Amino acid sequence: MTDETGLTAQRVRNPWGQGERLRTEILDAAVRLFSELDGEEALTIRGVARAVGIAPASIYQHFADKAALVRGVVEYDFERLSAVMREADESVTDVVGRVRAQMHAYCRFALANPGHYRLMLGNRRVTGRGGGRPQGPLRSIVDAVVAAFERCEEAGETLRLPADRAAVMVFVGTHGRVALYHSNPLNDGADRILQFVDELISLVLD
Amino acid sequence: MTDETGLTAQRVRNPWGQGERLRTEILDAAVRLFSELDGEEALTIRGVARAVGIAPASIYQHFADKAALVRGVVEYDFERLSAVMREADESVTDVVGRVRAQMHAYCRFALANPGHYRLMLGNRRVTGRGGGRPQGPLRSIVDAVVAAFERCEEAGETLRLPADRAAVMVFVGTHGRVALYHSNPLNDGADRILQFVDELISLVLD
DNA sequence: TGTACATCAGTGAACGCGCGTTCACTGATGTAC
DNA sequence: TGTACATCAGTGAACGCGCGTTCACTGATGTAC
Repeated sequence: MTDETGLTAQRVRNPWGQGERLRTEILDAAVRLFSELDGEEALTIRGVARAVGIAPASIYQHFADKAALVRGVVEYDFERLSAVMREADESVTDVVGRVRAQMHAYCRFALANPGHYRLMLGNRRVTGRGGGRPQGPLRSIVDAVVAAFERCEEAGETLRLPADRAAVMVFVGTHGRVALYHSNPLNDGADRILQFVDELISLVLD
Repeated sequence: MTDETGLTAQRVRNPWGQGERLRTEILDAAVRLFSELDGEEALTIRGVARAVGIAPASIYQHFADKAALVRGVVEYDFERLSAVMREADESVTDVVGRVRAQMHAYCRFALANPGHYRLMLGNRRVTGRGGGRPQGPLRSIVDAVVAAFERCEEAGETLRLPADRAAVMVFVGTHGRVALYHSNPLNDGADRILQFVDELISLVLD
């Protein structure tokens, strides 16, 4: 960035055969934009093009239309979220602690990426392909929580609900808490939210 | 509607001194529009004007700008929601049944008015005036649930959490459930949601 | 009873804006002969 | 080694659209004298 003269920096075009790189640059920019101005439809083709430093038309070589771009961002996000939850899960051995770790990771992600979180769980319909089959990427996240609760049962913990219902309960409650925080972050903080989640988890145990 | 010729019906202008009536007409149309096409920013000045049958400019005699219109809709909605919850509460005598009745009314409203629900609890910040004081209209709704739980305690029911925490837990969980339904109404129905709420309520009791 | 004027409800036409998308193009790099 | 051509990454300019908002206006109904 030595030629940063206050004017827009010139982008160097990718070498021959490396055109696919731009796809990643576009996705990264879209992700970054979403983190900054978290508004739902703040994501625009033109805005992303501006952020990358390319012409709006260039985006259409990599994404069929705006919807495809958004789908790309959502996919990317669900992978990130799954990853942090998996890592959190694996970093603890205590069987109840792992449930907590998973959900704490979930909250941290949601709080750090409000725009993305809204995009992932907000208005969009995440319908899975085919008739009434399971569902989208949400499903696999909930499944991870179910698995964590099943491990609790196997370890001798008694649940006040079947493991799958307990997982849904905790997941849904956490989502509610986070969503309310996003829409109304008054007298609220990350710690209060984690506290809520712990309270919720201990409600299904015992 | 005898002159419905397939063309736009002519609106009769309000009589002298009755200009305020249009304000209500505008609000009603905005509310109706929100119920039909529930998308977040589906509400447009021009769309409302079209629905009422007036010129877009006419709206500015009653609402300073688009934000004021939206604020008007939100206020109206919170009054409707409070009303149905109050009615539900008063229609039952059993002290736990009243909690359930309130929350069921809440769910019914949310399911019947997805667009409105999202507007009320969605992206908007519902910040109250003044520093860190209570908060907006959400507060008084939660307070009603708190009161219902306090009546439970007074009647001898034992709660697993203090009444206010129990109310928050139930409210937040219900919100989460409804929000997820709105974003992903797969293999889901009103009855499943009410079932979830009952499960949640019985989790804080006992 | 008539008339000049004020007040009211509501409008038509225009403004500037940013959007998603299309299309024919440019210029650099590779390949065939 | 030269040259004609294909392939690639990316662009500039334009399209039509619907939006929020403004401003000077119209025409009906009331009021003062």
